[in-house]
Amino acid sequence: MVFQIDFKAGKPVYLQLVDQVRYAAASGMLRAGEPLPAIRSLAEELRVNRNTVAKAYDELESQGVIENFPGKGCFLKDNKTPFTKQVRQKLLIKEVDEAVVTAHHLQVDRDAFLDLVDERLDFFDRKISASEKSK
Amino acid sequence: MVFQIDFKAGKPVYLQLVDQVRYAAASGMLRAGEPLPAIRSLAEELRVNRNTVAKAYDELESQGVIENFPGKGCFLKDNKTPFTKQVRQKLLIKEVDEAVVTAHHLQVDRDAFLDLVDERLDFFDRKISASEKSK
DNA sequence: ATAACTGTCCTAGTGTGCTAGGACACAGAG
DNA sequence: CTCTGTGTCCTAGCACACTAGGACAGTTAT
Repeated sequence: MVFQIDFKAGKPVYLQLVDQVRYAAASGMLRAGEPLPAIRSLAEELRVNRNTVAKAYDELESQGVIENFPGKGCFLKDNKTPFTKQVRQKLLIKEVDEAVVTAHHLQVDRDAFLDLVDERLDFFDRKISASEKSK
Repeated sequence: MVFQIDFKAGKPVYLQLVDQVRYAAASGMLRAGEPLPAIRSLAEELRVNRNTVAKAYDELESQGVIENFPGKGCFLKDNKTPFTKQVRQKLLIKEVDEAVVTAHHLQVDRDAFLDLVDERLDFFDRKISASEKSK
């Protein structure tokens, strides 16, 4: 489990962590039930205050991605979505629309966009398969 | 041209404006060469300081979406992308990946995700067609 | 019981992003 | 030229997000 923080990125450190954990979970590097690095050790490794990591983990818990147990540790949740199908659709539409609007401004046509989406889905599928193999 | 600001949203006002202009441009409500509302009049309409609107327009110009002329006004650009194909791909991948990762955490499978993308592309296409007709 | 872990709460400093008002510079109509 | 419109620069205040250190509470093994 190796995370990389860019202190010159402008983006808050704790949000960089949130993205990377989400990414790791979606690409199979982290599996359901597995423990995340302890807050203090990860903070020391990244040269960051404990509370910065704690804030990231807190945000991830409120997103339903992980579960935190005082005294035990933080673990990736298996059942990741406490939302109804309708709410999930709405959340996804927001992000999909952003990508669609950006594609329009970048003058990427419909077919090229769909190809890219396919490619990225394949990319994540392959990553998951690779992780399964090395189990 | 009607914009809606949510002051309780937490998201900065000027970024809400940026999103809405991008959305309006991508859905055909704004066409290339058309003028945007004047900074002062839009600011008054939205009950916001002029500089807040100015900051939004400034951001949109640096994104290559509009062009601002001191003394004349702000206009939607026609040739919207000063980026190479490679850079455009990279920018798009970032947004597509975010949507893909979110879909994974929301337990939306590949087919449902592709259906949603198709649906949203259709949605924008229909909006553009409707705008063309009312020309 | 003690020690060494775990995550959490409280408080505070510090920077900076956001918003705001005044003054300036350019364009066009009268 | 003048007047009114346009966008822009400068400065400042103000809030809040981000980060940070100390103290606390739960867990587990020795």
